[in-house]
Amino acid sequence: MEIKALKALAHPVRRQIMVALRSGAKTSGELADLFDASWPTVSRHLATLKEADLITAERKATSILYRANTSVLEDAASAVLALIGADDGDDLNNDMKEAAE
Amino acid sequence: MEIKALKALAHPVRRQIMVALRSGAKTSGELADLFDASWPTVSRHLATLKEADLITAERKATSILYRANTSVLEDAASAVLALIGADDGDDLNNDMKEAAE
DNA sequence: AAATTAATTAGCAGAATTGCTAATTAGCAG
DNA sequence: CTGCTAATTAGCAATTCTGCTAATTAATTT
Repeated sequence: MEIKALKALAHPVRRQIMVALRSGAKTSGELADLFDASWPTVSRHLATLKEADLITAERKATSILYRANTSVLEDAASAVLALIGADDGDDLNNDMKEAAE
Repeated sequence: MEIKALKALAHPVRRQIMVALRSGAKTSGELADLFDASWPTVSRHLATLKEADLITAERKATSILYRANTSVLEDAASAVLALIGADDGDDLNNDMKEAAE
């Protein structure tokens, strides 16, 4: 669930892509222009973000429009907050093997 | 900054360590017992978390007590929240949004 | 000082991540 | 169909991550 999201957000470029998408949907090319990395590299980061469901892709003619999926972003933030103990409304993965007290 | 924290939280075992520390400080050995991984492996995860400042270590005689650093955890959650713009859910006002307008 | 307990560091192999260039798919225009 | 633009996928090398066992440090105890 949010496992993939947090892992995806661990990379600075991918976070910056999310920042770039705050102002609205953008094409792969527009996003690639924002970074020093090559287009294929950005494309792969987009694939990782999409795999984590942090963004959605919509084909518009020859272009592909990407937009941020804010609900998954909120879930990820909740997951981090849940590590503190103050639950934001979502339950965290509590599948650690029981032992101790 | 929060770069290290998010990266550190990307690993499931490290998140579970943080969960385990919600209920209070624990020694390295107590934490190692909670997981299938070997003690050295858990110890290395602890080092990663400490490097990210997500936990603190305090020597108590022969043991070392680890506790969660909630403020850094909060910062990490804020960093994720800050990735959300006024795209869709516009009720949350994040703090690093540019104000001059 | 030697032994014991608690924990880390060292070293290594296997897996995953990153980022590049080159090749390929997808859609549209002529 | 051919060519053109947008974007992804395929490979490949370099780097980082993970997790193990063995060795080492640290503090206590006898």
